[in-house]
Amino acid sequence: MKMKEAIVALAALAQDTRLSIFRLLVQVGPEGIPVGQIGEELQVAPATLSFHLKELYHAGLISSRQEGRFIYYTANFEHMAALMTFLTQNCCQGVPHECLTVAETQLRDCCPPKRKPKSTRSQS
Amino acid sequence: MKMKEAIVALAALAQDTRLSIFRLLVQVGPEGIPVGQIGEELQVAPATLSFHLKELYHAGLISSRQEGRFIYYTANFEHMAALMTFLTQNCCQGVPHECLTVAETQLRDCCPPKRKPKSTRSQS
DNA sequence: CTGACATTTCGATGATTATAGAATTATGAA
DNA sequence: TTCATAATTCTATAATCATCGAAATGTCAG
Repeated sequence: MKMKEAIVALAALAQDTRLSIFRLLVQVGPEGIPVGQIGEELQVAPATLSFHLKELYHAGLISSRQEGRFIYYTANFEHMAALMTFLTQNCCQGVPHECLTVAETQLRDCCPPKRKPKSTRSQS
Repeated sequence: MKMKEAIVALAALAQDTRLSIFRLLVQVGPEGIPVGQIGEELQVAPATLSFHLKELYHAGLISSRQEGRFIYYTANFEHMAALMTFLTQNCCQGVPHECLTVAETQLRDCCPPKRKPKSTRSQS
């Protein structure tokens, strides 16, 4: 990821409405939700919502797909991951003990790895 | 970390000059560097630089300490880590297979954990 | 095609932000 | 205290951004 790209992504997230949209989409997952539903959930006017969706889309943070009359928006997990990598990758040149290992540790709280070591379903 | 806090931090980073400053400080490490040196390195006028440092400081992303006539600025690694955690923590509710494990994986490239398992210096 | 609904674009307004010259504050040296 | 240097605050200007009503576009049903 290049500097410009990172700034566009960060700027897209650095806004109340857009961060809410993004987090909502992250929570919803890969299936996504239609625009109207986002607007209802977050109480945002259609025009305003469209403006912000375009911004997030342009930043590569979300994707869209048409389904009937509805347009479903989805969080772009890989781009988000790339952004976080960019923000950490040049860290601790020569001073490995400080660094962002802290971050790495904390990030483990995201998506706790299946707390069911006993019930192993071998099916899909 | 709260929503407002995250937005302030993201907005602080979503700017050419400030992202450059932050990355420079990240590279420099915990020791930090004085303002003048930052301005020289990045070719930014003193007033402009001060403006951006205040912004980053207010966002909790950097710290400062006085040393003689110089003020040293340092990246705030823990706050950065908290921000990244915030951006990922509500991810994949009910859909663990997509998620941001991708991010976690990539983040391992940051600060490779001491590739010298032989030469162990037990001194400071 | 016509009508109904989902979403986007247009346009105008108010608010916030980046920039840097000039003045000010703060620190150390003589 | 006086001078020189480091950094910040003040002030004004130009640029960008968020918001939303109204109009336009796109999609499906009949």
